[in-house]
Amino acid sequence: MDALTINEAARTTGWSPRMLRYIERAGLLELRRSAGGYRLYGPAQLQRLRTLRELLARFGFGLAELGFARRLRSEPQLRRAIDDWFETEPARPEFIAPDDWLRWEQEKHQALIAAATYANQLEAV
Amino acid sequence: MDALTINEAARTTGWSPRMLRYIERAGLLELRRSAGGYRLYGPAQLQRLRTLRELLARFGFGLAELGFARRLRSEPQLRRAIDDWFETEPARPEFIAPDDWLRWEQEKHQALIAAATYANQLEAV
DNA sequence: CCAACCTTGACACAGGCGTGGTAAGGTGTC
DNA sequence: GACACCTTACCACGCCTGTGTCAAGGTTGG
Repeated sequence: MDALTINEAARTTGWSPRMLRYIERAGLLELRRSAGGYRLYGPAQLQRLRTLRELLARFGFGLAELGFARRLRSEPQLRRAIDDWFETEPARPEFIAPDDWLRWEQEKHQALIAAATYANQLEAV
Repeated sequence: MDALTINEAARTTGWSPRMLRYIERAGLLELRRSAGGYRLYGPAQLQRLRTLRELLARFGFGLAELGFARRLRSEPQLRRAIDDWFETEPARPEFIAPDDWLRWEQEKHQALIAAATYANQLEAV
């Protein structure tokens, strides 16, 4: 067997077995399973778990926030809506002055590009 | 008086007075105060509150997430660290058994389709 | 000056997050 | 076939979020 089971992984990453299951359930790590259903941790997963640990500790946020960050990367609409909100101007379609209209179009285009880039990223795997 | 007090603002934005105080405390809205300390809501604030309402309803997240999005915008280190983490995300198990490999390819393909669908949606706006 | 409105602070409570534990049952290996 | 290890499914508990309500006291405007 070339991979670790959950307790071994726990020992080498510093997470508890309980948390390893939790992290998987939160959708932040995909794992191989043995024929009988055992979780199998390979080097890449272990590294990712260690990095995750450092990330959360260093910046003081949680798994939920990381999940939201992932949404931001994968949902251009969401990202744009939030960006708009933070920019004090209410760049909403109905109220756009002629000058701003161009900016609006540009942004829409960037969202398109973002989606395409995402597709490329996946393709490059 | 050129601005609304909290109950008036509540009526025109759909938030409860309680939540208006909460939103301010969460650091998501800055307000002028009267000499005696009353919160004063101007047109910009009211607009911002309405947009906020729509934002949360449409995408189904909370004020905490919005606060985190702000952190992402204002802390480049944080953003970079998270981007790095996600970019190593071909976190699919690298010891893929031949059978699973197909499954993985299928899933990847579905992700691609999802991204493309997104782009079309945007284009249709 | 007075009624209506505002302020902060506190108690309350449901639901989610991050953790731990335990129980009942299946898996892996020697 | 034993025995250690794994699985899922629950109970628990403290903390944070989002929301309401109430109390004690200050502000506003007619």
